[in-house]
Order: sequence, then structure tokens, then C-alpha cells
Amino acid sequence: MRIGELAALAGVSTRTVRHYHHLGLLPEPVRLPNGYRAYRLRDAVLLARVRRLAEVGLSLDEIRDVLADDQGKDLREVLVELDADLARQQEEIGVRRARLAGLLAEPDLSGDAVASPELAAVLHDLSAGGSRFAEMDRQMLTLMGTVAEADEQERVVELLRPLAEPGMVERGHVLYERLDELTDAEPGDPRVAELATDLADHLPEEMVKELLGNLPEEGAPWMAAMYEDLSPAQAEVFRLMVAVLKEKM
Amino acid sequence: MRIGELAALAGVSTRTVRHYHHLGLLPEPVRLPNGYRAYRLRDAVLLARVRRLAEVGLSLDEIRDVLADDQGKDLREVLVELDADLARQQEEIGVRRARLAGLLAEPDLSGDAVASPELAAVLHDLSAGGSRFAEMDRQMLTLMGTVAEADEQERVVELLRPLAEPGMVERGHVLYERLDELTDAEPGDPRVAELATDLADHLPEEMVKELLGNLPEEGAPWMAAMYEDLSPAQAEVFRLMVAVLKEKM
DNA sequence: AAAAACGTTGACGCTACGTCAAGGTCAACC
DNA sequence: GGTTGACCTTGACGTAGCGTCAACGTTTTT
Repeated sequence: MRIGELAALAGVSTRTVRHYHHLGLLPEPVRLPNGYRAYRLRDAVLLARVRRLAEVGLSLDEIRDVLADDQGKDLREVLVELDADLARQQEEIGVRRARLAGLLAEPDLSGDAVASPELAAVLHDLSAGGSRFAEMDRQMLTLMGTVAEADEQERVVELLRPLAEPGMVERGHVLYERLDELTDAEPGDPRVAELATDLADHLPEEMVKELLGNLPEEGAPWMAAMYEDLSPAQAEVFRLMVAVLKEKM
Repeated sequence: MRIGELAALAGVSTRTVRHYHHLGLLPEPVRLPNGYRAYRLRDAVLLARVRRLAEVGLSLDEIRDVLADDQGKDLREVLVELDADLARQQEEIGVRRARLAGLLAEPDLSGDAVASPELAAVLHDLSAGGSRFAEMDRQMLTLMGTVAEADEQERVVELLRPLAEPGMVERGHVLYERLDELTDAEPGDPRVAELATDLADHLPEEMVKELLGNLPEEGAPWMAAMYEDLSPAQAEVFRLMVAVLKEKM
């Protein structure tokens, strides 16, 4: 038999056979005078054995080890282990399909998949104003929806609930506008201090507690990222606001 | 944010982030004076989006296409297609596990897994004699058990059934011994012709028909491989036998 | 001041082969 | 005897998604 016949017999490509030679899975047969490999029945049997193991999912390295350990009990162990591995893979694919179904269930696939409908509502209200600053907040929350743990998400959703109440939404929009106006202002601008105190007054009490307990320097690391996106004046607003809040306690 | 913080935030390695830059999945952010990449909130949101898609199983190329096609209906198509693909994978793993279970069900894992118990019995009887020639036949049948189609296997098992009957087994052993003795003989040896006619007489009728209809030159290709393993005298035995059988028809 | 912990680019490694490239060999047909 | 076509040979690059050095600069901590 030459390599093409052997390969056809086993249902693989000639490249595969040579690859197995290279890995030492299949012994190199004797050569004909012209350099062609001359296979015999034994080789076909060996190749078939290798293929049987490969087709159930053993890696070629594992197959080589198994064939080297020459037979019997070890193989059984390996196969049992493999079966467990395959079961794990099936499970994992199941999880992915579940997540996929979650994504597909959402009407808007534009990228803002969010865990809770309440959070989604808050996001919607936030972006409604068209404020650039609100957009940033929205991104923060979107991000939270994907990177934070489930329990932390729930905590934040609870925290934000007051913001979604009728009266707050409009007041929120006004505050966002005032923040937007400070984008190109100087840190010493008089509007900075004014806005800081107004913000401090308007924040719900629980959010204040959360904020002071979770200052960017220490608490949730993803919160620190936000500060770097602020203009100097805006950052100053928050520094002042925190100072005001600390005094009020 | 520097690259390490971003990566930690998204739960990936820095290498992964750089890889995404390289593939154009994530825009390169501005650099700090020292050359470090300076990420902002936007980048974290983008990275989180990429990861969500990657985690359900989209390839990075697909993700890039989806993000480029900027939003909406196309993504949904892709996800539906992906779900079908995942379902197919689960199915495939199921098939492999079934085959694995088949292998594990067998008491002897030494490599001779065979489709039918009858064939296994024939194999056992064949190797019992200790004949080298019988061993070859056994390998042929083992090979058949793995490379032939199910219907062809069944046909062969039917053909071999008479060989497993009480009387035939001993006669078979004797014939195998006589074939073994010819391993190093010359093609002109008088025992060659004698054995050829004896073989022709002893073969069950169905096997004769099958044999003549499936001569190595034309029929099942894996059969031709056998001839190359024969010594000259042994090959001569079969050539003569075929000639005798042809005349008898 | 040294060490630890970050960052930078560049390059090789991994799986199981597919797919050229550049040629030699063999049988058949003209 | 030449040509075509189907085989064979070795060698080397490409694939997906990063992990993991290497060799080096920067920032922070001890």
C-alpha cells in the first residue's frame, strides 16, 4: 500500500498520515526504492486505532501516551476522564446558549444589554435629556451591568430607584445641564461651588452614604475611571461636593 | 485608566486587550507622555461589549464585522446562526460520548473494538491457534470493523458464520498451519498447488461467490492491501486457488 | 538606592492538520 | 519519445486566541 491508499482506507488525508508519522503516532514504514512509503496491513490497523481514539476527542498527545503505556487499564481511566470532560463541554455550551437566549430576548441589541429592567428604565431616562454628562453616567451603568457581580448590581439598582421617580427626573436633567455647561469652564468658576452645594442637597441620603463609603481612591475600582473623563471644573465640582457632604455628617 | 486597570475591570488579561487593539476590535486610546495607553470610560464599555459577544462564542472576526456593520438587525441574524451552530456542537459531542460509551462497554480495550459480537467470536477463534497467518486475517477483520460501512460489515459477518461452526474451527487451524509453513517456501513448491486445491474444496460456497465477485484488483480496495503482506509462495497459493475456483464454476 | 510592579513592542508556542511550493516517479496515451 | 495526469517526496507557512518569554523603560514602594 502507498500512502494514498492507506489514507483513503482510513478516511483521512495523506497529510494527516504524515502528520501522525511526525508525531510518532504511527511508525514510519519501509521505503520502496523510489522513496515512497510502503505500508502493510499492520499500519492500517494501527492507523484505524488512532483514528478511533481521535474521533472520540482524545488529543494526539494523549493518544500517543495511551498507545505507549501499552494497553488496558490506563486507557479506561483516560476515556472516563474524557467523558467527564465532554459532559462539561456540553454543559458549558448550554450556559452559552442560555446567555445567547437572554441576548436574543432583548428587543434592542445595540449593545446595552442590562441585567435588570429597572436599570434599563433608569438608563433610558438618563439618555433622554441629551446631555453629554448623562451619557457618561449611562455608560457607567451599562458597564456595571456587564462587569459587576449580581449582588452589587442589585444594590446599585436599589440606590438608583429614587432617581427614577417622577420629580427627580426633571431635576436631574437640570443638574446634568449645569454640569455640561462646566465642560470648558475653569476650576475657579463661581458656578462650580454653587453646583456642588446644590448637588449635595439633592442627592438622596442612601446615595450619599454609599458615595462616602466608596470613595474612588479606595472603593470600587471602576469608579475611579470616571474621574479621568471629567473636565477640571467638573472634577472640582465633585471634590467640593464630597467635602460638603463630609461636613454635613 | 491604564491597561492593567481596564483589563482587570473587564476580567481579561492585558495581553487580550492589546490583542483586540491589534485586530481592530478596540480603538487604540491616546497615549500618556510616557507612552502608556490612557483608557477612558468609553473604552471600558466597548471592551465589555466585545467580551459579551466573545463569551457566547462569536469569533473575534465576527465580532469585528458585527461592530462594524454598526448595530441592529445583522447582529440578530448572526446570533441566531450562532445558536444553531452551538446546538450542532452539542449534538456532535453527544455522538462522541455515545461512541465513547460504546468503547467503554467493551471489556477488552486492547484495541480490537469490533462492531458485532459474532465477529469478535470469530476473531477469538482465529487468534487461538497462534498462527501468524491467522493473526493477519484477524487484523484484516479488525480493520474491517473500523473502516467498513455497517452494511458491509454485516455481510461479512454472515459470510464468516460458517467458519465459526464446530467442525470448521479445527480444519481452519490445520489450513492456517499449512499456510504458515509456506512463508519461506518458493512459489514452485509442490505444497503450494496442493494447498490451493484443498482450500478451494473447503471454502463455503457463499464465500467463494463473494471472493470471485470481489477480486482484489477491482473490489474492496482494502482487500488488495492483504496481498502485499503475503510471501511469494502464499500469494501463489491464492492465485492458484482463485483459478481453481473459476474453473469449478 | 534597590526592588517590585507596572508599562512598551516583538516574537515564538499551542492544535491538528490544510494548503501551496517545487520538484521526482510512474502509467497511459499519442 | 514526448506529454499529460495522478501519484509521491520534503519543507514551510497559515489557522484562533491569546499565553508566555524577552529585553527594556517607568512608576511606586520599600
